[in-house]
Amino acid sequence: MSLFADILLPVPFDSFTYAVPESLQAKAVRGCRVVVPFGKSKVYTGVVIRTHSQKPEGVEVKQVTEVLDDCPVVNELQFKFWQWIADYYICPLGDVYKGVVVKTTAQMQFPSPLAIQRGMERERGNLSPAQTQAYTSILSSFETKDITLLHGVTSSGKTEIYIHLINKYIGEGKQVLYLLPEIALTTQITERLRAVFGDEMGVYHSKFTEAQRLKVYGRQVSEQPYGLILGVRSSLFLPFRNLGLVIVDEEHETSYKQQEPAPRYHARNAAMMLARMFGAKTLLGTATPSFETYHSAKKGRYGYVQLTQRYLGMQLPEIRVIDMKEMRHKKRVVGAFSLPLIEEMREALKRKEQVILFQNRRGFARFLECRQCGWVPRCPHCDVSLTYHKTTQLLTCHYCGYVSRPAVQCPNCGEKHFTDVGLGTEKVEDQTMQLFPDARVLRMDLDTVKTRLQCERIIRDFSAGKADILIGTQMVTKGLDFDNVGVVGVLDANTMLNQPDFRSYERTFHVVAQVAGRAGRKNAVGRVFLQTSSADSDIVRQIAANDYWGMFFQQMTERRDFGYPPFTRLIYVYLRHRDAELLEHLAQEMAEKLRKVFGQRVLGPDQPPVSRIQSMHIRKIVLKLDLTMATGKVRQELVRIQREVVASPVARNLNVYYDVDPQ
DNA sequence: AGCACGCCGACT
DNA sequence: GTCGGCGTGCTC
Repeated sequence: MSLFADILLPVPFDSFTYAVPESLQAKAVRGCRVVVPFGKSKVYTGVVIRTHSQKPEGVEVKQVTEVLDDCPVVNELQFKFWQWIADYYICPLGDVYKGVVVKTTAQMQFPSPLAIQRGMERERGNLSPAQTQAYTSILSSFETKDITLLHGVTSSGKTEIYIHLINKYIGEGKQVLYLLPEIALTTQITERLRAVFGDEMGVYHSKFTEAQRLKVYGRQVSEQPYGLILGVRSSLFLPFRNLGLVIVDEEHETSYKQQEPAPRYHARNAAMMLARMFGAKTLLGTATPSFETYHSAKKGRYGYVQLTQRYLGMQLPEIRVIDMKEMRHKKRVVGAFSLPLIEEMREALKRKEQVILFQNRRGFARFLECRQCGWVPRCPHCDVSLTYHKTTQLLTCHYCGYVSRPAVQCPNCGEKHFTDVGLGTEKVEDQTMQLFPDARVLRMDLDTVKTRLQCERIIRDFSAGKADILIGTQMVTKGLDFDNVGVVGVLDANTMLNQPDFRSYERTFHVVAQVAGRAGRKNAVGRVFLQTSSADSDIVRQIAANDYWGMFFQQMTERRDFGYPPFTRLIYVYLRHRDAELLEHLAQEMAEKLRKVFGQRVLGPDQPPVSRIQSMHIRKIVLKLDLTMATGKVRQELVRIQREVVASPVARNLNVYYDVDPQ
């Protein structure tokens, strides 16, 4: 009898049907990996979704080459979870599969039971009274709520509480997934957890080699899976047998949302769904909750546990606002630095304390500008100006990677001099070295930290006191524990506050709170300097006073008035095409069709801030949906309308994709 | 998304 | 005369 198998492949489609040769029919079972030919010359590893006897019509059916596994390596709950991601985030199942480990053709390595040491004596990493109380509150909250928010100030010792919880769940024979937003974080926490959980813990992130990831996957499907997985967002796709608890640390971090490529999923929200499928509990931990989470906690949908005391008597840093308008007026500014900040840095360095400077833009200058006619070098493929990097003496496009040498002469007027506009970490580094020629300076941004090892090295060197000043982007804010930082400088809060995005105030609050948390030493108060030209605005006052509640209340009023999350659900519809005019026409047509169904909940089409990337023009349609609308119905309508638009011959090269719950 | 095929410019 | 630029179309 002829047998066919629907195979999931790492390409943006749902599945492809292959014929299964007689010799493989017994092995080709749902959940097993297979090797198949694809296209003219490619060979892929796919996963059997189902087997059947219906021959697909109108296409030539190819044959499965090989079945790699004797028993399934993808379990039913994984299939269910992957499908949920594809449905909710509106993308083909193949896009979800792309993020999963098993696509390699390598044989899975199952660990020998002898190599696994079980039930090692775990130390008891003792809780303070405040921590004990939080721990018991979390447990009692879990009795009635599936999701609980642990709201604890920086250095309140959340990790110890996590360790106790993990211990409890593992002791009951359950698995735990501990999610972290960034690779940078893993080093310090990995060491800490490794000391407690040893071989029972598997570490997983996307920068690992295929072989390392396959090893973790192999043990997860073996008879003795890990009790604890510590990983970044893609670890959600690992197989679990009896997941009991998911911890999402730093739940407010926007990097939990995958931006590019599809699936554009939010790991925190997806984690809650995964936990629900297992009947497991979710603990969301943060010092500054996301509005979505805090809102749900206040409404009683999530449990809420607070930790207000800092660990080991560490005091919260004091944030001082520096009015840059006034400073400039009084000529008390040198480059990016106000005189008070320079003075404090000097004092701190004299006391042998360290300094962190935060500027959320890499490169030297945002762009170069002809001094005479104002001409600015722009990317030929994207709708952006090129960023100047002084180290490499190159102009680069941060969207497509285009690189060019700065022109000696302005092509417009022939002038030979250019002004560098805007402040990047390289310029900060330059000016710091001029102001403090004796200080040892480290810079940490995407340009100096390309690999995990470079990242670990900078953190290690700074921790060990091998440098006095650390300059960096977002990267320096991520939960790193340094114990000798006397001063933190936020050089320009306005770049962040002025982002054209409804979340920019919330996000700035998170980032400043996070970087401020790096300041502080045992028995001494760290000082944070916030340079801004909107010193008298409410948001700056709230940030400086660490007034989360005030910020939340005020911003939530605006979100409600203007119909933004968490009062609505957003879906961005992106359309891309090489031809700008045709794109505009198609985007209008799509918006019209959407309006027929969703009325004035449809906004646009508009040009996004960067309206052309890699020679592709982009239009964006915004859907602001009521929370009561069924997401499944909405998705069906969107897919139907997309099919209608794409069906027309003029639209054949149109690319449509969605960003559900955009960050 | 890849990857091959195909049709027009600067090289030996 | 060809090498190679990237626009276009297909993938069971």
